[in-house]
Amino acid sequence: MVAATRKSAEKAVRLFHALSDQTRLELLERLQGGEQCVCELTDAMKAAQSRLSFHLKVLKDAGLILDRREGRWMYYSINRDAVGDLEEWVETLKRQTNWGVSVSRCD
Amino acid sequence: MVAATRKSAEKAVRLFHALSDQTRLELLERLQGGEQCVCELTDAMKAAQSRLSFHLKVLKDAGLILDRREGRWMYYSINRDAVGDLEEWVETLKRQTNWGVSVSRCD
DNA sequence: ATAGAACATCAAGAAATGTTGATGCGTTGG
DNA sequence: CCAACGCATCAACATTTCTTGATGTTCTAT
Repeated sequence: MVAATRKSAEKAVRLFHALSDQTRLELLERLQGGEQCVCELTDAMKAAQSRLSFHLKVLKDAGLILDRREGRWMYYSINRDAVGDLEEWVETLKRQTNWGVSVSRCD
Repeated sequence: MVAATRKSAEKAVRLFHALSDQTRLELLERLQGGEQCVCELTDAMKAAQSRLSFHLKVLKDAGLILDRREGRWMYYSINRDAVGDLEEWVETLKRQTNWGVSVSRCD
């Protein structure tokens, strides 16, 4: 099953929720180039700093990104493990779905 | 990039939003066994019919499931194409991310 | 025709989420 | 030490999403 346990279901919900926002997808897109600090992101996206801080927290809480402090800068980067989890979830959905013709009847 | 165009970004947001809910993940989990009608799902999930109807619409609008009318029953099933899109999105994220060490500096 | 079944849709309220501007906190350069 | 910087957090408000119960629609058996 896609969500065998309560725990893994909750994790999936948080992962997908983190991905269900335009701003957060753009953040990920920019982080694909490699680790960046908040100031670079706010510059590039012309977004309020508190707004990006909020969205970065959502991504981080979902495990999708990692943070690293260096002096007064916070560097964010994509978490390879989370991408692996995502990949696995989708592959499991694909593999464990019965794609054959239905046999279900209601009458 | 993960979201090369505005259009594909919007599609991704809707896909992920559809997946970001416990009830909808359970619906998908049940549909993995094959096509089912709403009455079967409400029975199994002990959920109000209007509630499932709402969530099924979200899944359908996102393209994740297909519906088929047969008499007075509506049969829902997982849309293989959408799963393929998801798979592709994740693979692209994985492939196009620079996993190397950062070179970015802010000072 | 009509009653009832299966489902969609709606309206209203509740809850969660996102935005904005202000404030707080740790760090660093002077 | 202190002022300025980079960022997180907060409060207040706006927006979106979800739930519930009622009503509408389509189909079928009689």
